[in-house]
Amino acid sequence: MDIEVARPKRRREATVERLLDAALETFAEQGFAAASVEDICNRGGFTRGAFYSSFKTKDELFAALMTREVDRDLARVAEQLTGLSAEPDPLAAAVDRVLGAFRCDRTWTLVVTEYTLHAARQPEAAEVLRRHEEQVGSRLAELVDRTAAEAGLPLVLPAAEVVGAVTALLNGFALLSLTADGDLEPLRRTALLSLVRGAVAGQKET
Amino acid sequence: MDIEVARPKRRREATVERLLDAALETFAEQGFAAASVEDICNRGGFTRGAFYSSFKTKDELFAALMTREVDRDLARVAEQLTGLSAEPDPLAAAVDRVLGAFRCDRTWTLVVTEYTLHAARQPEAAEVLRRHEEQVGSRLAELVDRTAAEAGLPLVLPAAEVVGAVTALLNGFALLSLTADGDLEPLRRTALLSLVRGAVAGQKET
DNA sequence: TGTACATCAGTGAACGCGCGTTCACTGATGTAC
DNA sequence: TGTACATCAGTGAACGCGCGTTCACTGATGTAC
Repeated sequence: MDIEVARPKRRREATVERLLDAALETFAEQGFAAASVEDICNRGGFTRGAFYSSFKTKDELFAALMTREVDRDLARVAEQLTGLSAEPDPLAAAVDRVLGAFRCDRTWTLVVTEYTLHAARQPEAAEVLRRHEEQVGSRLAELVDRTAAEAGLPLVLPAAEVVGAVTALLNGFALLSLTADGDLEPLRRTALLSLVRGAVAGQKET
Repeated sequence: MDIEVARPKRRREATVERLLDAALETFAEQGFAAASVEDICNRGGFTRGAFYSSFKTKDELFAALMTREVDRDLARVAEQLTGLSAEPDPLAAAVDRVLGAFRCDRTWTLVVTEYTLHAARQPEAAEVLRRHEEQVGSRLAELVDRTAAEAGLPLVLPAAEVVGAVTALLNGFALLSLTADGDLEPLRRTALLSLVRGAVAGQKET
């Protein structure tokens, strides 16, 4: 009774995975609106019919793709941020850890940005983004609190606000890197350090 | 000899302006790829033929739109940043000035972000963005230098790097605001202040 | 093990709409005399 | 001022392609006995 359901289910799941993989690449290359269902299916090795037996619309596929990616990303971030060994410069170490955990490869930046635009116009699509920001944010907030405690530096801002600023900064760099010609990596690190230093060491705002 | 050319030229120019106005709104509402030439023309009060007597393709229209907007923006920024009165807190004053000069209304954020994605895939389209960043950036760099001098605070980073970081931060907030539900304005100011304080007051990076 | 039957994931042809693009035209605006 | 003519910005019908979506089907995978 388990078997006759489980096998076909497995197969469908594998098909969905391949379609999502193909969609990620295709959306990155061409953009969501410009990518045709056929392009996606070809890349995944299917015909269009396969698509419509798993998804009702292209929008639904996009939502499913983001849900999958965002969940994976959260798992990865959580893993990268757990454990905090004693460091000579805990602040810089925390910054590097955040930089390492923040997903900002080109493919992802293109797709998540496009989805953000999509979500700006379709409010129900924004939910998955907000949930992701919240969850990643709370992991980062923990790190901020622990680091501040370890470094013996008092935060002049709530950790959640530091995290919001850090997220904005890193998203901004990701966007910039799409069209910049030089290497932004050194500046990115410097900027993040400056921001964090300003947040732990600054005076109360005027 | 001037007149028989000038009059029709004027009219064409006015048509182009109306089409660009219409395109800005239409792209913001629907996105570039999803916006049809007919949508744009309807909004501008034209038929589709009018479009094709001024532009060869939708891509060309997008480039023309960005060129116009970016030039306007530069003029506005330049105006807002000139003159620096002596302030009790020059740092905070400079931050507020930058916040006031930085265009980040919803329409603009949607369109410029979409164009960034477009430019990420079509390198020749990125030129107008880079030129804009350069020009606005050099205005901001002047402000940073003047402010640091007036405040008597030594910069630990080159002004150009501070500007790069500031730009990334503000772009990040603009993007975030597309899908955020709360008001990001207070955090935006706090974050920018922190970043700038970290850049003038921090130690050399480790 | 072997045969008949059931399921259903994925196929691929077909449909039709909407869009980008073209182009012969029209009528408003101006010139020439 | 009035008439004949020229220009050309913008019109709107027409074309045809590509795409999203549908659906009758097939054949691989499994069950029943």
